[in-house]
Amino acid sequence: MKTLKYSRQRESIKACLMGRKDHPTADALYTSIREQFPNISLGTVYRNLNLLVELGEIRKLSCGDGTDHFDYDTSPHYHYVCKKCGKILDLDMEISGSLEAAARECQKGTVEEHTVFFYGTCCNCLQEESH
Amino acid sequence: MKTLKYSRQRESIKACLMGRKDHPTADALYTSIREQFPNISLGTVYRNLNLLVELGEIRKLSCGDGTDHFDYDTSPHYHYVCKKCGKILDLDMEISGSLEAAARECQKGTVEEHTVFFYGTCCNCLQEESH
DNA sequence: GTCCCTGCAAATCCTTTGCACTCCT
DNA sequence: AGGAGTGCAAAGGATTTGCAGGGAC
Repeated sequence: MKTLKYSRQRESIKACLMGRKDHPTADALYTSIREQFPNISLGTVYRNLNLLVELGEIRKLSCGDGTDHFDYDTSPHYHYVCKKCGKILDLDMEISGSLEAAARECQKGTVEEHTVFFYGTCCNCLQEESH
Repeated sequence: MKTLKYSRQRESIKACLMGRKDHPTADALYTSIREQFPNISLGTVYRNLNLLVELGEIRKLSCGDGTDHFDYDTSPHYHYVCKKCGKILDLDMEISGSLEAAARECQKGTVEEHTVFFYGTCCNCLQEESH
């Protein structure tokens, strides 16, 4: 177990991620943080995000668009992904009991976590389409 | 709508994917297919896989390991991902009714599909660990 | 003959890494 | 001082793409 030292950059990354309702990619976060730390490097952003994921302070989301997104909310919840604009939204629906039950009974091995993504066209994009 | 022409390579890719119980990556498929078509190129494999996904004949799985996997089975089902060995297994559990219901009531936009991944350590890896 | 499909290689995109230097503790 | 953290740039891995030639119709 290695000792963790304070770093302004890491705090800024956490704060920045917490302040956002979307689920930014490392690069989006990098762009935001550059306003405060013009010299921060993308490598540092990646390193810290991965560190925070390991520590369990944030979650990494792989929704299938080829880039990883990050979520400050580590509580169990599902996600909605818009296929048009790529936005990821939190779903505030109940965690499915039957899915949890299935996880417990899974014959394939242990189940430590599970992810649920819904895919479709979000309300914003639907409106724009109707023009 | 562009016309589709027959291609031996595409048929071989489909056949190869159908014949496998695992959920191979493009590269794994490429390696397999090379036994039949020593000259096939990785680009062709990618192009055809993407084409088949667009046609709805196969599914692309992004489980978060950084590489895409492909599944010949397009019927709704969930997946189990082993964090140790990376294997993806089909779960033959029932589709959760409550999850389906939630999808229908989703306020964020349309829901065309959804994916569920369970993550843990598979039975094989658990056994090996106990040695 | 036309146009899709292929092999090849280069290009692109995202992410990780090596290194010298800086900043916590 | 010691070692974790940083910026930079190069490396790495996965996927896409441009192009000239080949094959289906």
